[in-house]
Amino acid sequence: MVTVPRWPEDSRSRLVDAAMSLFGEHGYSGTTVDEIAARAGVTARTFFRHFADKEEVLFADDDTLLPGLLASIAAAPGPIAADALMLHALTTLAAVMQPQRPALVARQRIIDTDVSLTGRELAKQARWQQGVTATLIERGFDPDEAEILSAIGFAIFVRALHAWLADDDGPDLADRIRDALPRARTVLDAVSAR
Amino acid sequence: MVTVPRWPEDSRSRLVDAAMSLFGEHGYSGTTVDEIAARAGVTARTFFRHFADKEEVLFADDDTLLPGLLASIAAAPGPIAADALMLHALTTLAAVMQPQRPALVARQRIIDTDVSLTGRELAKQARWQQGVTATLIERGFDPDEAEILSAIGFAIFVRALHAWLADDDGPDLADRIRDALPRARTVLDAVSAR
DNA sequence: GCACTCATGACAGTTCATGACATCACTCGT
DNA sequence: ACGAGTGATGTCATGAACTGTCATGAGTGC
Repeated sequence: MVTVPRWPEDSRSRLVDAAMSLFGEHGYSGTTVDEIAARAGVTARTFFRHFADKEEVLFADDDTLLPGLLASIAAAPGPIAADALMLHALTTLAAVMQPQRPALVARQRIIDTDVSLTGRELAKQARWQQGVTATLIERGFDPDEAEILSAIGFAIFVRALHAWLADDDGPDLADRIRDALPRARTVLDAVSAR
Repeated sequence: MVTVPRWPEDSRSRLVDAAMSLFGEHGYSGTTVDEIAARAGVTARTFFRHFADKEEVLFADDDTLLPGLLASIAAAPGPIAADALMLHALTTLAAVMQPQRPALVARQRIIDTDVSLTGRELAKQARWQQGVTATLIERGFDPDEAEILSAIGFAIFVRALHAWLADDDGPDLADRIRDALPRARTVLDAVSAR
């Protein structure tokens, strides 16, 4: 019956699954690419054809979310206040991430164990932030203001994201973001008032 | 004769100098640790005794600045508004960095060529931000507010830092930070006003 | 069918990183 | 003085992360 591996059979997703489970069992640095490839039934060379490096297997899926985020900013209707636009974009993103929570929790737990993974995550966030800034500018916002706004928006989003992933029971991600914005506004009012 | 390399002669700083010049000549990834060690007159094994990895040679000095930053926050006199405290701390840090501009420009140029270096820089910034947040909390600020404040402070600082490094002629770093704070406040007022 | 593409395997080679052990100059207590 | 540390370094060996190149074999289109 030789279950002839007739066709690629989606090596890529098998590699992701193998990597996630092995990272969970032996930790990120305790897992070799050879082991991941072996569990996925391919060779290490094939791993590097799908992912530029060992870290990328944890981040490759992220890039599928960015276009949607930018589109939700670009497509938001008519003239709109900056903070309303940001809230709209971030809660839309949150809605996409919500059902993936279990996978995201596992992923975050791995990332938090390794400094270089943390750096990679932050670099990716920085690229997202640049994309958001550019899209805001395209919508006519002042460049400097767009940069500051997206910086604050991401600071709030990341805070809410980490809290959401850490609390097993608690509000949805979108609700956390909705709650965080007025709270941040209160803080900023205090600063502005001097 | 035999100019006996009598003694260590500060291998570490020679390694840093060798690394910086080689990175400038052949780029970061185009330079091997063996080459750096050879130019510094030591072996690669010695390189790794001074620096945990190849990247660290670019970041090791950073850690000498953090204690001063935290001290300037902890030691600022009496009751003080959050934004004034942040301005005080960041301009103090800026004064320390100002004379090192040429070296920092070269370093930044190298970091910007490599994603993993960018990530490492951001991870280091994140650690600094956590330290600032903790120090603000120790001074009695509300934890959530401290986190948001340091996030905004770092966003402003990093913006100013990159602009300062990019403009060969222009205001000092401290002046840029002083100018940026009211500008950010204006933006935030606009958001808060909705 | 026949050429073509594309994912993969196979295999060698480079670089980074680290552990084990030896060496050599200098310091310090006696 | 002198012998036991101490610390920075070198040498050797090894593992793991990549990288280049060529071969193969299944599907695809004409």
